Amino acid sequence: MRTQVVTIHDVARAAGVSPATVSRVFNGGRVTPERAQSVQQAAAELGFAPNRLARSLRKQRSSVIALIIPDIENPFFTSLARGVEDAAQRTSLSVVLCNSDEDTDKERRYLEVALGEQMAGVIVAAASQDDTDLGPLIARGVPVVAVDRRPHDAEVDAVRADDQHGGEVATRHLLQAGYRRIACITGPEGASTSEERLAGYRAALHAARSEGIAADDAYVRHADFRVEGGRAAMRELLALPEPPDAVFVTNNLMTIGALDALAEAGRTPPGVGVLSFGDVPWASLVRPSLTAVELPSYELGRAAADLLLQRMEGSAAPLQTVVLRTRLQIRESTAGPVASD
Amino acid sequence: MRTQVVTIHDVARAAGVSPATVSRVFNGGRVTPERAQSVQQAAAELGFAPNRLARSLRKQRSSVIALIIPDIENPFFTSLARGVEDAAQRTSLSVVLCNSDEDTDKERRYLEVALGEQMAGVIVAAASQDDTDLGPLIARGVPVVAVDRRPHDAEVDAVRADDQHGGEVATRHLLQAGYRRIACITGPEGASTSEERLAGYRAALHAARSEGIAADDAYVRHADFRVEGGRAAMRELLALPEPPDAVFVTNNLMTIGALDALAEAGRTPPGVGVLSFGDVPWASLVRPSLTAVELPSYELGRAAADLLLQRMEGSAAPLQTVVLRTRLQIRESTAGPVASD
DNA sequence: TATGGGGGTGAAATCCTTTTCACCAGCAGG
DNA sequence: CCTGCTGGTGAAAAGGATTTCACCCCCATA
Repeated sequence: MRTQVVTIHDVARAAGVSPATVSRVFNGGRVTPERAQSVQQAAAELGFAPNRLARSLRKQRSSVIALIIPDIENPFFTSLARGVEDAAQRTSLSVVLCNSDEDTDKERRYLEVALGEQMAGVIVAAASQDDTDLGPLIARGVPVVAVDRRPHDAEVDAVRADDQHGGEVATRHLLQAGYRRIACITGPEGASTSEERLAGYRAALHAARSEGIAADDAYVRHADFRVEGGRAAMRELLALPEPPDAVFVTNNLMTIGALDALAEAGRTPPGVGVLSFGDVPWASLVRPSLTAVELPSYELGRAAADLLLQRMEGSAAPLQTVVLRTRLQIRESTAGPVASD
Repeated sequence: MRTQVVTIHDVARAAGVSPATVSRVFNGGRVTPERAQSVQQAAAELGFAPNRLARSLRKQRSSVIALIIPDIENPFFTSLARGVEDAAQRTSLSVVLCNSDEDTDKERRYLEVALGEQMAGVIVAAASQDDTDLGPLIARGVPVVAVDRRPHDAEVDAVRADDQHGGEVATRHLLQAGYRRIACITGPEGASTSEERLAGYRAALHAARSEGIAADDAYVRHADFRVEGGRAAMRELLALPEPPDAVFVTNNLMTIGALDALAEAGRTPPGVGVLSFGDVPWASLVRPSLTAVELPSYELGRAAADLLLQRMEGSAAPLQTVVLRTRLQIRESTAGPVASD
């Protein structure tokens, strides 16, 4: 059986010291300069690379953190991932990405890996509010930060956007633009973002009921946060006897699907108003340009990582939830029904 | 100091057997059924989760594989990642993603992590042809597969697309469509995909030199495979005394930048022909629709993972390179200069 | 000249699991 | 009745690092 090419013992022997001293050289213990020197040299000559497993096993903590996201093909999450990476960059930590694919089973497996590999920390955008069990990690004392999505019985720090408020502002904007039959395509039940953006929509419609706006859920559809789901939901809405004249779509990918379905039916914004929660990727290419609730994806990742790092450094501050502001960016797709109807 | 919540010893004690037996229960050794039963039960009651570090340390091999990609924000690579995951899915392996950000330093760090964590295998889309050093991994006997990009002194299995051929077909198509001053925006020098797609372009132009097509590199620009780089390169080309009438862009993101720059200059395809190597994400929203060399991103990941799994099972077949076919998908953006000039 | 203290060092314990090895019991065949 | 297997088991080693602990040396202070 093949074994570790060169271990700390080999270095120790080559440098004429004990393994303990070699370890101290690499971990900032007190060693006389000339000894340190010769250890460094021996290590370099032998091409010594420390066995991180052994190190982590002993230290009860590895030096990688896990970022678990539900959809790696969604630019929102990849941008968030960049934020996490950039924050971790300044430390010696490595970030590994795990794609749960909105699947609680896969997610559970990754959480087990994170636990079993003694990862130093975990940032998770939960696939589900209820089925995501962070208990074992927390029990083990592993720092955990929830990002974007909030697990239900959250005994963890969290970083998220003001989803409900954003949904409300978005819907209000559609009303002000003159749309009257406003639909909402939202994500799966059980995802907090899904629910809260929808709650914002409902609140705005409810507030406008005196103007004869219906606030029942006839125009609400739950889909899957993906392109296909958005397309299917939009088709359904267009097939109604009295189709909506605007749609608030609660994520970027579903907006793409919805736009497809609209094009297919020969309708285009702003004749039918379209408003996306979260910028559509490479929005510059989309004509007409899209009104969207801008989601600070990168900053969410960044903030989550900062919080995690604080905890890893031992901060015992009470649990906190950081809420980042969204901003409505008004463009052509919600110019109002009269403009082109 | 906090220690592992429950170890194999605790389970052993609870079940009245030795640790060795517990291990055998979980690893398919021979154990009498009733003993196995009581071990299972004890483990469940105590909430035993094996320490994967200790296991990997002893086995000299962990059960995760690393996928190192140069740009997590490029949908091509995320789709490739999905392919890898789906293939790994059927085994007990977990995939962790590492984003090297086209930065050989970051990449080196991740390669060190893969080595130090004794990962079971590595799939890498190299940030550079020359500076990516897979030597240590190979020396350690870790299976490695290069995907998409080919490291230069490749002592590894590889899976890639027929880049040169695709580039040639693409350029020929532009010529046939009637374009005469065809530019090429390609990626960084040192990336094999960059070079080979460019080589295809050159070959096609060279073959057409009898028709008075210039085959010097006056219209060639190297950029960074990102949106910004594509935009800048296109601006430069448009500022030439005699700007090109078509452009072959060697990746999807740079195409987006190029389209932006064109729009900014008031030009649109197919007046200026635009052909992308690799589908632009959510191409359905782009008007006019884009001619592209379709790159089987998902299948590349899938094939790479399959190859890696074979090696991990001990296949001693000679090194192989799998080349997947690309396909030119003709759409509106290369309809020809006369059509709208 | 003693005493105390601090810095540097190595032996050995530790982290948790897998795996080797020795052993035992039970059974089949000579 | 003895030999030879085979299947099941536990003790102990192995895997490679970190860290505790005891120790030694040297210098400063009483």
